[in-house]
Amino acid sequence: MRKVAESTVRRLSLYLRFLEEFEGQGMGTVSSSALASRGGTTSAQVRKDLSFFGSFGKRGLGYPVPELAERLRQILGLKRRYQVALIGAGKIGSALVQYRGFRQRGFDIVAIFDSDPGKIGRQWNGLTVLDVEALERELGRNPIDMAVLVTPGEAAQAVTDRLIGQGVKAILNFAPVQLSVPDDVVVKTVNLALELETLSYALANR
Amino acid sequence: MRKVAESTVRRLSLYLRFLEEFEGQGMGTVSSSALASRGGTTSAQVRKDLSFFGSFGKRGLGYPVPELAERLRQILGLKRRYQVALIGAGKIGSALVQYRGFRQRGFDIVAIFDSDPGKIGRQWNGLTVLDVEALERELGRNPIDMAVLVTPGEAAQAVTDRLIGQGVKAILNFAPVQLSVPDDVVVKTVNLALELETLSYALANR
DNA sequence: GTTTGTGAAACGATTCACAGCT
DNA sequence: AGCTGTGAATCGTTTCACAAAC
Repeated sequence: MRKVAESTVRRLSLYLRFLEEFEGQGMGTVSSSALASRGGTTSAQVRKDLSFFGSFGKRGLGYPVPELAERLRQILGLKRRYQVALIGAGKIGSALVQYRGFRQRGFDIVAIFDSDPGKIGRQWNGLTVLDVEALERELGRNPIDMAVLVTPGEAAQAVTDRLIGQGVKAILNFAPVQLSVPDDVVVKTVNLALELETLSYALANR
Repeated sequence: MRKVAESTVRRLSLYLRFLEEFEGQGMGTVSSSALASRGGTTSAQVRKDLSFFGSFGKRGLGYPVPELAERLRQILGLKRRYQVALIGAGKIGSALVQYRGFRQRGFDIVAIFDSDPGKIGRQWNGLTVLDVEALERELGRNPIDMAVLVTPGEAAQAVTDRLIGQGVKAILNFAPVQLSVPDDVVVKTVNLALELETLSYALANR
């Protein structure tokens, strides 16, 4: 089962979203082509994606909606909740703390850190902004599963090293830098300016 | 030159970032391997990426830093500024308006729309939040180049259709839905919950 | 001697197409 | 008859390796 492409994992997340919708509508089974047309892909792709993890469907019938949803939640590691620390109490950070999608999907922001004395001690969505100096102490006491990094680029690698020192194995990085981490740590970088540039490229090259 | 992979375009953006850094340090030339190590890729990849657009380097020497940066800005369509409308004055929207990275890279948010009467009329970073009802009137008067969509999922497709009706050809979509658009419109969807799920998948499957 | 530019080879992901189950 | 599961074929991207330029 090892070595599934990231693109496959992303599609599984989408399928799960659609399955939950279908579940709400009381649908009992769904075919790969129904799932595909909802998700902008092909039925063969859907079947191939699922086949990496087993065979969940019935030939002639399709896939049982609730069972497949449950199986996908399990595969995606969504059968539990995750404790998430937010590092950086700036604009994007503030949007993320309040963003419903995270909590809905099982990701709870349980700590917020910043280095700005003007922010430390403030209440944010029921949480006190902590001094990033106290990162080790706090995480030592209340370990977390993931970190969301929203610091300026200059600070990102140093904070990352400290997070890794505290055993953090997954980082969602919004700082516009490429973090270097050991093999057993997974980083997903989201670079908003870069997304816009793929759009400007497309506009300029038509 | 047509048909360059999106992954290539994304790397070009990164190279540009590094080149501007090198430029600031007064470096005159840079080798593909220097660029590669800075960007987490290989020198062959760098050379291949650049070769889609011409040959900019000198064998035995490397690439001239300012010229290559300039050429990349041109390729990526960054020699001009873009007028961007923000649709949705919620949490993420508010973070984006204030986000420096956009303006720095040539993307100016020039209009903000929302449908919530509580938000319409408010001042946001020097801009008045406009009623999304007036989208056509406003964009007819002051056309835009791109839209950033930060509406709830349910509203996203309808707004998209109206944007396209006003000639918008590029959309950065933060709504957690898959938008359907004509071929000549380019959409980039950023789904934050989905990014977290690729992390939980990685944590669950080790 | 160094480093580019690029065909050719290797690798990886998607699509095809069909046998096999319900 | 309908739809899955999956090898085989196709397509696209990355890596290799080396001749050509400096």
